Amino acid sequence: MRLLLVEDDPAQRLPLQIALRQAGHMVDAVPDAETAEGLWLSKDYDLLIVDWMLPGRSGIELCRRYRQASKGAPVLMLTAKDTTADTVAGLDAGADDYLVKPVDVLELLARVRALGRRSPYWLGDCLTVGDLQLDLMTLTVHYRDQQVMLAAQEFRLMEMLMRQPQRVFSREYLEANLWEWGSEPESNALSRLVYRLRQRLSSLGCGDVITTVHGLGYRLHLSGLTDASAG
Amino acid sequence: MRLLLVEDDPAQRLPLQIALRQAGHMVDAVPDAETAEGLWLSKDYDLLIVDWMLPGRSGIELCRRYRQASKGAPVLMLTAKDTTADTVAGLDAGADDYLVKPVDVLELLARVRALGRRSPYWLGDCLTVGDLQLDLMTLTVHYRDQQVMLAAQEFRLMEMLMRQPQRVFSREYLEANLWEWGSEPESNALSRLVYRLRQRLSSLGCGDVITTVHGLGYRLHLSGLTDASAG
DNA sequence: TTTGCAATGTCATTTTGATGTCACTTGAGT
DNA sequence: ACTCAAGTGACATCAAAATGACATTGCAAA
Repeated sequence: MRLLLVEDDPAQRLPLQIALRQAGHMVDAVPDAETAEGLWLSKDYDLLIVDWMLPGRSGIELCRRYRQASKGAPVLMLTAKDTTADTVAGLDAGADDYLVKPVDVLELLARVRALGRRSPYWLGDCLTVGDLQLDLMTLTVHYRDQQVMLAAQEFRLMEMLMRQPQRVFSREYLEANLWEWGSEPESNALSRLVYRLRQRLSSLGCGDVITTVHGLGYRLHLSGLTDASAG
Repeated sequence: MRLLLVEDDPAQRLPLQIALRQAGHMVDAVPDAETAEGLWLSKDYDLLIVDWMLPGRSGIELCRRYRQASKGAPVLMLTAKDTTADTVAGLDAGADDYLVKPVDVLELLARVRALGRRSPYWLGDCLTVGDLQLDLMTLTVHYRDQQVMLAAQEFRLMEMLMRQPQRVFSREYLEANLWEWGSEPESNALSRLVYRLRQRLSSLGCGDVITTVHGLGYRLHLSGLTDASAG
């Protein structure tokens, strides 16, 4: 999943980031609400993990602004004390869950899994589009009776394409959302990624599942769409 | 979207222009208010991005004159300092939003998206006229139960025609607004563009959606619309 | 720690495809 | 029929994308 972690104390932020990353998530970790807002305006997240106390804008305020921006991802608040008042305030602001600090990493991971399961795109551990099926547990794609294993990145790209099967994803969007903040590639890494994923898929016998839309991006190839070549 | 960027310092103007372009916008980038005014008199923009400090006429003055010209596109000001006085002055002059320099490109792109969504023509991600529907996410046109994908330029032309379905667009207007300032074609590229778009649309089975008005330009031909020019 | 291997990023080069240009044809208006 | 605007076919161009070769990273087994 793509997570946005907002926590001002590096001594708490970094271990969380590392733990979440090791659990297979992409984590953009930032120290304040302002930076967080800049990021969610240009990227999409599956879940926000937000410290209650932040310098500048508070976690509550951040949460409220996130909802005002019509963003739908669940928000998990990290609170210092487990008081009813805090909880109520957080839920009022649009938070979906909270966790008392100091954070138990295992519990955090469990909550992340739980909130992630709310995501409307995954049915159980599988995401199905036409004859294609993506399996979260085994990181494989199935096509009819065949299957291949994907590398982590390839899997993320495939998931992104399958979540909105008709959409044309611009290269800029993909680069922002398939790499963590600050580690975006500076070369044609995306081209290579698409290339490698296509190779994997072609071994399944399903030919051109990923279509290039020249100058605009990539999308899944679905039947029912007249081909864009008429010359 | 069609953007007009007014910034005198090339070292700031060019990177912004490139970033905005990569995000899929058409960007006319000019160094001063006078050039900007010359452009907005003959072209229409979806959004102006204006540096506060400009040689000659200031950004505020530019903004005021733009409003006096009864132009409706939102104006995004780039200010050097985040002072209340500046902000108030800018908003008084008709600016819709402001951004503190040095410009965070990601944030600029987000603001551009946000302001662009105000456009009254798009309902969600779709623009609908009669049986025709243009889909922003998938870059397709739908007609009844069929759809075709369009190339980038074809999509822009189609959007332009559908935003004002009754209007006759002169070739000059289309050439000015479908190409960036300084890169207008020198041949019959517009004819070719119309030709290709018509071919795509004809595969939908809806006949002559784009009508030539000889000597005057082009317009949409809608079934429910009385053809006023027919003799 | 070292070694090996798979995943991924970078550079250089080729290929592709949208779009522009030229040349000519068609057709509308007079 | 004449004239000029628009349509159309063939082709050129150039940026975007694909690809090959290779470097680097990171993890895992020895």
